[in-house]
Amino acid sequence: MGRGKIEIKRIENSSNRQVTYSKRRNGIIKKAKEITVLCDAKVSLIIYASSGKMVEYCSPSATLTEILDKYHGQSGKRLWDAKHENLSNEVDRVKKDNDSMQVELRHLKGEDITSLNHRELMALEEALENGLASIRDKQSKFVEMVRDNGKTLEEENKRLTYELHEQEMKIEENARELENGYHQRMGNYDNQQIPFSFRVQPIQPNLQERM
Amino acid sequence: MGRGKIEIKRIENSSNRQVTYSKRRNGIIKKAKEITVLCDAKVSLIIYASSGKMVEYCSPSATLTEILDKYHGQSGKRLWDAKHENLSNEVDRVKKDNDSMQVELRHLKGEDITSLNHRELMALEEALENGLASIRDKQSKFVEMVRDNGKTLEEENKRLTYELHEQEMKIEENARELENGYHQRMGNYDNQQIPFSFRVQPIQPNLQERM
DNA sequence: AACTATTTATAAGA
DNA sequence: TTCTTATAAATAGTT
Repeated sequence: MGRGKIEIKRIENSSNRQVTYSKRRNGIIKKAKEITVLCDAKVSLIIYASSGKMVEYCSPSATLTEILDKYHGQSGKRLWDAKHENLSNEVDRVKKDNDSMQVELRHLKGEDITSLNHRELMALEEALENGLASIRDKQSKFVEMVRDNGKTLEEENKRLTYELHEQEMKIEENARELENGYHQRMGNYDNQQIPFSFRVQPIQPNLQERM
Repeated sequence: MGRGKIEIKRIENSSNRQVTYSKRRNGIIKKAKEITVLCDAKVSLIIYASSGKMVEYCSPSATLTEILDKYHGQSGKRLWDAKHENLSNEVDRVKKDNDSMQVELRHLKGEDITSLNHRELMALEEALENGLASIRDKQSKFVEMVRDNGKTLEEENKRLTYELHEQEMKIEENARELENGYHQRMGNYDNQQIPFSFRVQPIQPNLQERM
């Protein structure tokens, strides 16, 4: 529902994904509240963004603990007692995932590839080429950006140099006037004692910042 | 959203309430599934009808227990005993590893690189280049191997052809002898009835095998 | 359970 | 993030 129909599969563009996430998260929470009120239902809803940030909704008529107690009783799944088992299964599962990702990472880095056959190597090579292409694309955009930034800095520099020059002229003029006016009373007043704060410092935008 | 607008307050007619409940319950579960897929989110959703009947949805990527562990960690609300804490910490730790590997994998595949700075991109690029170099090295070794194998097979083939020829000569000779010896007793004995097992089959090493 | 007229959610664009 | 708006999707009331 929106300007176009979308397929239900992972949104690859990460900022779109983030925007869609927050819209839909709000939508679901709204619906949960509505069904609670309209139909006397009890709802427990916990949502995690992939970033790990969590939001929770729980019907005002019930605490989460209460809902989970009911869950425990009705589902027959022993959420608390068998928790150790569940958790260690979970650990195993996640570790397995971990291992396979580690293998994949190694392969992509060209390590441990002795056991791969030709077809697998071809697939790997293609994946690497795609990755490289996409990184290089990004890199060239970055370089362009830095170049543009350089131009801006150059212009700023010219402007500042000019201003600096102007200021120095004024200072010299002031100094001359002072010398003329106070020479007899004050003795020799040196140019270098003119307050330093008259000088202009060019501002350097922070180039290290992420783009 | 329907034939008429409704106020969000308890539906007094109980059969309407029941119908609306089941429609909306399905709607919410559908939405939960969608956000899971579209946005990489994790969702735990438990809904009770006022009748007490429960339905549950939990992202395939996560068990309810796991989500509750996280909930436990982030909300600070104590849902269960401290003795489980170690395990749930471990799950969190391993999942963290998992997530960072997933990120690394995506980066290597050129996905989600918008947030990377120049230095990080350079490092990525280098890693990809190294990987590619090492894969290509392996590939060329493979090609060499196949070529060598081809040569070996060629030689083997020559040898076998020669042997085959020798065998055929012997068989013919035998046949001639038999014909001469038994012609009168046995009638016409045809060459094609010579036992087939005398033929030699060249052996083909399995080329598909991993190397 | 289907059907639809409407309302609601939301994708894309600013 | 927030607003807008065209369009997709959900659903209230009806059959």
